[in-house]
Amino acid sequence: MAQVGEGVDLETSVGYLLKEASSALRTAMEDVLRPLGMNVTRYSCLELLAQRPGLSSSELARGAFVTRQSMNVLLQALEREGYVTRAETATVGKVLPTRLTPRGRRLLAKATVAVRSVEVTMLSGLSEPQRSAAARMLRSMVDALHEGATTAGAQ
Amino acid sequence: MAQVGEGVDLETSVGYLLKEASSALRTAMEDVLRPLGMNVTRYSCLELLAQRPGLSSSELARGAFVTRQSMNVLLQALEREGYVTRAETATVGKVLPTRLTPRGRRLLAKATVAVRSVEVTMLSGLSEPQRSAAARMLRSMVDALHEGATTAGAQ
DNA sequence: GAGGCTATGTCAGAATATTGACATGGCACA
DNA sequence: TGTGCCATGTCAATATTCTGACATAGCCTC
Repeated sequence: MAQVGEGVDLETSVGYLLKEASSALRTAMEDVLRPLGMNVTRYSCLELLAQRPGLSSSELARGAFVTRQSMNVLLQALEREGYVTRAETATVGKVLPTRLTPRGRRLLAKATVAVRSVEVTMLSGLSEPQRSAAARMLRSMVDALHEGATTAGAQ
Repeated sequence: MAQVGEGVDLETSVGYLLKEASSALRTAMEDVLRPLGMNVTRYSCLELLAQRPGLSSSELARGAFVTRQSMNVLLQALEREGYVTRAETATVGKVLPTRLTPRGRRLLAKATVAVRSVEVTMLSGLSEPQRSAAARMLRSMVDALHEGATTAGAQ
């Protein structure tokens, strides 16, 4: 059983380090995106749309790790500001495909430069094999957590 | 320079994977903590207090990666519910040291069991050397980001 | 001792995200 | 056909966190 008053050693816990790294990355990204009038969620949304045009609001939400309700208000703002366009009528189901406007692509180009510099900084202490290893391990953690959630939910 | 319309490959980007892993970990932790009336930030606060009794609100905020204002509201709630106690008067400066109550320790013990199971699940696909390597790489990323922020801010 | 600097605690307002709920459109299946 | 099920878009209410601002306490330097 758990030892009361002992707990987890936060200094060496992979979970704590993961949270710390994610927090540091988010802060660094917010800092470079703020001058562009952007934040991390907005950038993620634009980046997703650049790679996969026509994504729905729900799909964008999953890709940016927010709820579809949050993504909806974000998309409304981006559309109001002229960075994206949404189809008025659904082609299939209730899905309203979204696309970048030229203006959105220009904004994304600037943001990408800023964000890429942050990632370069973050990885500056790691060799190429280490970066690949880090990516594999993170993928393993994600998959294990998803696996654990589904099996626990199916009990 | 950045290629407009190309951007970052999200599938293999360490930054994106880091965000994905952190999001999955957070969700999994919230799921196991909710039945206990807890969330991740509350758990982090209690865990920090268990390891280092007498921490101030600002120090707890830094350890839990939130602002000191957010930690303040959280501490008020935890104190109201009898999980922590804060000194009424500052012993040094304006610092009001905080400590766990026996009730807080009991709650933390339950939460620690739940959280530990999540971390075990997350690391289930990695060997012990891989876990150590993951911890080292995450630490390297955190340090590099902090280093980059200070040098960029001091320009 | 005076002044500058930093850190802490706190208040107020705004931004952001979440949960809960509902109607609707496709899909599988009997 | 029609029934159950799931996903999507959307509205409303709530919760959480952040930014900005202020006063105060300690520290350092002169």
